[in-house]
This record gives sequence, C-alpha cells and structure tokens, in this order.
Amino acid sequence: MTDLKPPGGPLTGTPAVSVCVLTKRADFVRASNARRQGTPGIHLQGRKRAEGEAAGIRVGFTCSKKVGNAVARNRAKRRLREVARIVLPEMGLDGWDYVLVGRKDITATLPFDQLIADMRRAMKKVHG
RNA sequence: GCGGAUGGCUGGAUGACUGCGGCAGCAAUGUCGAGGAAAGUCCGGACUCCAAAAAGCACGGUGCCGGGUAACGCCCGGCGGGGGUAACCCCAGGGAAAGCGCCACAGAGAACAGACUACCUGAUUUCGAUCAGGAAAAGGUGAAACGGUGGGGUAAGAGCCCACCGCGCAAGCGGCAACGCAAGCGGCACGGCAAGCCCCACCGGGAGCAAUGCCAAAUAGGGACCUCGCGUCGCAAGACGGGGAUGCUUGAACCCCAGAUGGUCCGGGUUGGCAGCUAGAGGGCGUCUGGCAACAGGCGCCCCAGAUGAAUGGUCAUCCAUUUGUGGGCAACCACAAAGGACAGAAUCCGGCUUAUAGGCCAUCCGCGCAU
RNA sequence: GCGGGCGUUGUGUAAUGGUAAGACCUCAGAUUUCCAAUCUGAUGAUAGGGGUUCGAUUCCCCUCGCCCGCU
Repeated sequence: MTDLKPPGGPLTGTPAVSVCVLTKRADFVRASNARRQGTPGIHLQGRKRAEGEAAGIRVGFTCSKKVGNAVARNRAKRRLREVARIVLPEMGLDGWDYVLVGRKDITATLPFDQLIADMRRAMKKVHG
C-alpha cells in the first residue's frame, strides 16, 4: 500500500509557512486527481487546496508494491523525504498539497543531485 | 600442495555535515534506536477472551529406542536400513499371520492357487495331431512370477534327497530399551502398497494482540420475526424452580430470571486516543560443577528498539576487501583510474524448522600426491 | 500483523494412482466469385523442486505466485 511519515520537524531555512504531512487516504486521492508531472526519478502530484481547508504546505509520500520489496520501498521513501526537506522550503507554495510517488528501481538508485533536479523541474511544471 | 567432509564465526570500518523515532528535560541538550535470517507463517509455547477449560465421542497430528526441554513435528546420543575408497551423509523408520481395498498394460497365471508353449508316459492315429495322465525345471511378459548354485535322482521332473548360500522360527546370553549375538529346529511356508481405508500407542478444547479492556466522539441507544416467560418461601441475605455451552453429548462452579431478556434478520455506524507494549523459560562474555552430548545448575560482569501513512536516513572523505582497464615485471606483485558493496527492514513476545545469502575467516577430519 | 483459500493448453472448465479430455481461441486446408457460417486437420498445459509408489494432475513435504477475511 502507500506509506507516509510524520512531520519533518523544523526545516532549515524554513519560510513563514509551516509544513505538515498527509495521513488521510482521501487527501491522497484528491491530490492524484489534480495536477501531476512525471520525471525519470519522481512522479509528483500537486493540488491547491480550497479556502479554509488547512494551513501551510502539506506533503505526502507514496511507494506502492510495484516499487519492490520492503527494503526498496523504504529506501525510495527515505530519499523522497530527503528531497522534500531540501526543495520544499525554497519552492513550495502556501496552501498546496504535494504527493511524491516513488518509481521502480530509479528512485532508489538515481544520483541524489539528479533527483533534486527532477523535483525542481516537476514543481515548476505543476505550479505553472 | 590438490580435492573433499563436517561444524562454527562474520555480514564492511572510521570520521564529518545534516535529518528521523522513543525516553528524560521548560529549554538548550543528553541518551537509545533492525536481523541472522527481522522473511515464509510450517510447528511448539507464553499471554488474552470464549460459561470450567473437565469427561466421552468425532476430528486432526505425531510415529525405531533412550534422553533433553516450558513445549514441539526441534535438539542430543544410540539402533536398524541405504549410499560413499574414506571422513561422512540420507531415511514419515510402529503394525501387512485384525480386517477391507488396490496391483493398469503385458503375460498362461498378479496373491492363491493354477498351467499357454515346451517336456515325459500311455492310448488312438488319416502321421497333421487328438485324448488321458505325470511334472512344474525351461521359454516369454512384467515393477513384481512360488528360493539360488552344484550334485544325486527320474519316464520326464521337482527340496524329492544332499552340500554351501539365502530365508523363517528360536532356547539361551548381552543391553534400561530399540536391538544385537546365537545353540538348535524347519525343506521353504507367510508378495507389494498403510505419504489407501484402517489397527495400536501418545498428543491436541476453540479463537487469536486487527485478541482483549477503557475513554471520547457520532448515529435512528432504531425496526421486523421467533423463543423462554410474567414464579414459590423469606424483612433481607439467600434457598427452591426455570434458563444460558464454542463440532456433538454429559456437565460442577458461574451468570441471568418478568427482563424492554435471549436468538435470527434488516437498517445505521465502522473514526480518534489510551492500555495491552515490551525485562523475558531473555541475550552475550568469562568461569566452575554434573553429563559422551543435547542440556541443567552456580557465580561475576555487560546489554536489552517499540513505530502505527509505520523511525534507524541522505551526502561526502579515507581505509578495507572485489571486479574491470592501462602500464611495469619471468613471476609473486606494484602503480594509476573507474565501477559496484550479498540476502534483506522489527510490528505482542519467545523456542525451533524451512527458505534467501556476495565476499571473507577459523577449527576438526578424510583421500591422493610430495618431502622426511 | 493474524487467519483462510486457490494454482491444468492463450481463456474458462474435466480427469476411481494407469495414454491428460472436450469447448472457445489461433493456424492450415476444404467449401464459396469473395466474406461469414460450416466441415477436416494441426499447434499448445498439470506453477517450480524433492519424496512415497512399478507408475503421481491425484498422496506427502518445501518454495513461488495469486485471491479473500479482520477494527
């Protein structure tokens, strides 16, 4: 199934908005029906929430069983979490939900700086 | 040195920056944080609930003997059978003279007796054969065919007789036992399958931490049908009576009894938090005692994660082995560069089994070769 | 996590322990001016590995894959 992990604590260079983590299945479903952008390493889904729904940036992580066994899934999730920790403070928009989806083999093995580049490109596409 | 057998260990190391979960703290911060299989869920337990977890039946499991253990289908030791030159390895390994069932095709005949071809004797004969009797060695079939070899014997033959081998029964002896050794007896009979039914012995009540208990929120604390039934004595406690059992029957204690009870069905709801939740038959090291061993016991020291969209990560440097390429060298090897670092991630806990696993290391033993 | 079930040609189904059957599909041929329909023929499977047995789809064990239930 899909997995996610609790808030990332105080982020370095955090902007004024807070970041929290998606835990409800309904939020994941809504995000997947909104804007999406695939890159070699990351599949990104993004959604601008309706007024009064929640505050700040929210982010979720998903690695289905297609990604591999438990070791591969956990590894992909950890790297996605690290990517979000670095990229979201500089590019995330207040009032949006983001869902990062792992891809088979690639998310766990791609060089890390390339993964970050993929994330930045996907963010631009989803916002634009 | 080469080849092999068995048992065991390890599962990259150090550092820097930056993150995550638990605990402590107002905070700064401190401290702890995956495995030998955490896996498969194949067994066994602990623990919780089910009216006791009791008896019988049913059902399921195990299956040489002895021991170990909380327990086991696990482990240790022994026995028997099979394989290997050997070290050593493998075996669901009780009962087929309790009973039932099955043994296709082929073959004369498939389980207990019988006789297709062929053999022998006699009679008949159209000289092809037919009939009566003897016999069970030879042929062919098959996974399996009624002991084997040699000799005697005979009309032909046959354990019909003899020798050796095999087989069965077995006094006695050894061993806790499985079992082993075996005088003697028997002309030989009793085929295989019980991972077919079954018999025997032993074991097992069922469900499972999403168990179970509590708190909060929410909803229609709703509707239909059926069953028991509207008790007696007593001020009361209680007694009598009735009801309540998870495959079936019995069933003490216990619970309920005029309930808005119990059962079935329909409809609604199905979220959040806390406890269970991690220190236990616990692990490691050292040492002593008993034991062939598994293991048991004593002492000392050290160590023990608890998440819940689920923590233990990311990046880099150096070293460590590995592979590839280039250069040098007869070679061992040296230098430089690059790549990738086995299987795999706790979810109530523990003991086993099974399966996956790069590379490396240690010990013991066997065979061959060489040297002494 | 815990508990349960299933696995046979490409698909959905059969098979007392004894040659794996039949249907649809695919291919080829026949029929037809051509197509469809029809007829004939062919290809093709017991999830994998061990064990019991003379002989396993069937009986036993291990592994793999798929499906279902739970508050």
